[in-house]
Amino acid sequence: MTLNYDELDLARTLRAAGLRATPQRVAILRSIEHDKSHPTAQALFERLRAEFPAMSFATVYNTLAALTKAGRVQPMHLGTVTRFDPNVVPHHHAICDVCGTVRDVPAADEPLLPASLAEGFEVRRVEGIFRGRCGRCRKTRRTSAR
Amino acid sequence: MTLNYDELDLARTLRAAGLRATPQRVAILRSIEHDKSHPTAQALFERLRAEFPAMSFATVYNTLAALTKAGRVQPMHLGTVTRFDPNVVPHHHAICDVCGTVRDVPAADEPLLPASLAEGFEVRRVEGIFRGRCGRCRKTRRTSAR
DNA sequence: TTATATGCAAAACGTTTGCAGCCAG
DNA sequence: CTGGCTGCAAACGTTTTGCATATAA
Repeated sequence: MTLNYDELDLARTLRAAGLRATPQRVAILRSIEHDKSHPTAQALFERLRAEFPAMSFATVYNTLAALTKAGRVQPMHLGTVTRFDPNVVPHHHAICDVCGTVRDVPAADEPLLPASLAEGFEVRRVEGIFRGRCGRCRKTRRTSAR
Repeated sequence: MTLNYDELDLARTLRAAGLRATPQRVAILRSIEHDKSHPTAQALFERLRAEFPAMSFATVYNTLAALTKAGRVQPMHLGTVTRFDPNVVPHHHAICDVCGTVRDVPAADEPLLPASLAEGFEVRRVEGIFRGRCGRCRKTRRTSAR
């Protein structure tokens, strides 16, 4: 296995997470690292087919599970599918009802907590989901879909 | 089909929603109507087996889809499964990492919107998801699970 | 050298669909 | 009477699993 500079970096990241730097894992991490589209395992698999025609679903799923456990990626269950978010800093999501795109929304400083929560519940993570129409889809006629 | 007073009420509700008041639907609506546990289709199905040994999954799913379209129930995708919430008033959810219970959190007057959203996104629905530990589980040793 | 990861295939899981017959309206 | 609904079973899409083989460290 031959790695270029970037790949050596990715390999280092993987090993730092206690994972073996296999070519498949390096490719998966490289593919999702800066991807703001919240891809599904399927999407990643298809994207990597060209490079690794023999790669199996299982490897993609295993790797994403490993990266999740290592805290390098955050799974989000949206509808029936699991999407993966390389942004592990707490934040919210804006989801377009029309085109389905998911965009990150930085968490403000305010904790986004309604006073009504209370009652002994210890909050560890807060996620806001904002559903509506993105700017692009607002310019079209369509009102909702998918 | 013979209906008692409560069931006549449920039947009326169903017809008002443009749905036929079949015994199965009356039972499903009655079962979920005041259920704060956010049951899955599975859970409802099992709960109704006793009363309708012949009832099929399809009927439960069809009915829940119909009730959703009629605005009597709100589906929520949590983890990989779909739960159904009879509370259709906008509100948030507190989910216990340990026992998995989902409790409704009334939406405060404040819109729960971070300033950072903007950028042309038209927000139609906001849902806050608060993950942590419920009061009951905080009293036990366990820290997380499921 | 060896524990870990891989590819493959099959199974599991929740959900959806097609269809013949049934029954609420 | 008739269209919407039912039960059944099979199909679906996504994810998980078991196992023999390969490979990173």
